[in-house]
Amino acid sequence: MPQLVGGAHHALSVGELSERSGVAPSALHFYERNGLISSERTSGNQRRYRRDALRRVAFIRVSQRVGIPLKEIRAALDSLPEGRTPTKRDWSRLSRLWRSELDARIAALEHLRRDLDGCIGCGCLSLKACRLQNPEDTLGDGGTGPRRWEPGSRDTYTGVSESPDS
Amino acid sequence: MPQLVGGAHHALSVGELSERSGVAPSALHFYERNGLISSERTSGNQRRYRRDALRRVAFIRVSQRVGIPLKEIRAALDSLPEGRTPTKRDWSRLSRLWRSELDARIAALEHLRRDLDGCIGCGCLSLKACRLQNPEDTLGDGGTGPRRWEPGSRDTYTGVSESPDS
DNA sequence: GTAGGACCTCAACTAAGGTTGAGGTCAAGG
DNA sequence: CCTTGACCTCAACCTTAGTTGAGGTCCTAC
Repeated sequence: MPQLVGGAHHALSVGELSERSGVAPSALHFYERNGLISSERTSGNQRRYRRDALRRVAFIRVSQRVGIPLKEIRAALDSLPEGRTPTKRDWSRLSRLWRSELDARIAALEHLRRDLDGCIGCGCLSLKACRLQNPEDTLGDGGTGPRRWEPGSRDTYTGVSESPDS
Repeated sequence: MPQLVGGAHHALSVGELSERSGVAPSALHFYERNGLISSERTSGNQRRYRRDALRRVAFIRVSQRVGIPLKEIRAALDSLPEGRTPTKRDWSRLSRLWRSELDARIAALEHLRRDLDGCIGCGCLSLKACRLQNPEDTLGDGGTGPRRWEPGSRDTYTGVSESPDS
């Protein structure tokens, strides 16, 4: 293993960060290009990450599991105090940020489950009440691109379930 | 409104299907190209959808809300009996198909919420126990491409939380 | 002093789920 | 007849989240 001292406490190379975080080097480069993590460079132009990058990457992955897109994760990370290394308190705050997001997602899916159960009963697949009161309530899941309730868009859904057609 | 009779019971043009389903014509074309719906053509080469296409589209949108990718939705739709128009019973069966998928997603998010709560307490962001016992348990959410538990891949995650670094 | 692995950059590609636009057709109303 | 709106095809583009590969550098060990 060349250029790797394995000592206790110093900056991490991209390979080390990759191995310890379980995230591919290409993904780490990608995160860095997009401002989610940062590094200093050695004289030979190689990246060196401070050790708290590990926690940053962990936070990114956890956030992605919650379903947050990278742009929002970046915004959250940008709210960390600059200059000093973030404390556990800081990370706590950020984690708390996603709590409500997570709750909303769970609630949306449970809502959908209730509706689906109704549909399983009658086979109508109308979901009418739900759609009318709650258009596009999945909060950014399901597809890509700038969705998230474009105002003035088509979203009326008056079809299905009037005049049964099977 | 040219070429549209507005009568009670006949095939739907793409515009009608779009309006009644709340799905853009371009998306309907896309679904058709990908075998999720089908149509006959008029003498003038215009699409005419049978009325049960409405239910198909509704099923597609609901499935997407559950988080099922179009390929799997297509597979499910392909399991519908060919030749006859699907009955409510058929749709019931398909809806039931996603029940367990939905349950799994909800369970995964609730699991994550428990872990996150622990992290909020200590700020460690390790999620160690969770990761070790349950690697990649989001079931196809979070990112794109053929993920879903590639065997033999990097997924050990031994980093973070040994030697606390803040 | 040279082999090798780890690293660098940059461009191109992947995948899902569509959207947008150009250029052309169809059909009804004035 | 000719305009107008809905429709057609096909190719190109978009976003997110990365991966892959080519071509070149760094550095450590033999």
